[in-house]
Amino acid sequence: MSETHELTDLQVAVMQVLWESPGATAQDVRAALEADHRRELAPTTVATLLTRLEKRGLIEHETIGRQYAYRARVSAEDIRGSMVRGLADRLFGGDVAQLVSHFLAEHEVAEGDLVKVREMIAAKERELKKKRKR
Amino acid sequence: MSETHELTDLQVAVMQVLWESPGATAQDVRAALEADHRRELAPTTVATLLTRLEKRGLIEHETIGRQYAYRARVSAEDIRGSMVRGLADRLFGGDVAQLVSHFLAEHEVAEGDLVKVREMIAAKERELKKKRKR
DNA sequence: GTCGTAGTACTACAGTCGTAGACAAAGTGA
DNA sequence: TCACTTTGTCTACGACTGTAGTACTACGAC
Repeated sequence: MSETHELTDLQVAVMQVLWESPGATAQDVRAALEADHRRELAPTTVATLLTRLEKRGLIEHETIGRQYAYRARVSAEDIRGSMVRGLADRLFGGDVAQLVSHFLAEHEVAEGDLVKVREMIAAKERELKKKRKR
Repeated sequence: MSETHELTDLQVAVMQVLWESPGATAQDVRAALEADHRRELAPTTVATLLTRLEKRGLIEHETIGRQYAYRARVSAEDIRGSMVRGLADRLFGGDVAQLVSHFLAEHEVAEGDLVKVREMIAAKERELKKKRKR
């Protein structure tokens, strides 16, 4: 399942809108993009984007009156998954740990984030241990 | 420094060759690509790629005899940094913790990876603490 | 029932990418 | 010296992206 989806900036932004508000119309998407990204696009531009995403099978629409209500056909997790994996492949030969490490090394990471991350790891380790015992 | 560099798959592959062997010629790059990625490109194709990367200021060349010896002008760290950051921004609004969490959730993570990541975090925390004391 | 308006489809255009052929320059061997 | 080979430059082309204008259509207000 889930071939590799590579999306551009703008495409992800559009998908994000649809994940947050399924059934959004072109208008809604346009408004959301403007609000979230200060990106003012002509209505026709947004329509084009949606049409193209639909052609690729990433979203679908349902006709409501004379408007189209769009919704994502692919989950955020799927997209994120394949994009993170893609980047890891390209940059680190598929080693996601290295990607994370890189990220930690490069950025000024807040302490709070570190704590959160550490907790997640602890949880995951417990989970793994449990699985192994079984 | 370091505006955002977004490179495609193939472009990264080319850069990778140059990071590993600075001073590589178009031929060398071509051979390396074929070896590493089983990607057989016409010599002219590789030349085009190199020229375009040079035009973008990512690499430079020096004429040796009648060949060009290319080398990267931007470090692997720089490129990786800006690409990882770009992806994190796009997908997770720049939230590190979420990126890591995603990574933990999506992939069957080997225990070794967890340990590695945990160590990195510990190191990072020590570093932060030290910085704060100063 | 006609007309304006909202909303979609079609068309377009410049930019970039992967791909590569055709052509030019410049050594190399005979 | 001259043909041959190597290597780079120019040009091209189809695909996809961001961007948007124009054309068509179907409701809603009179």
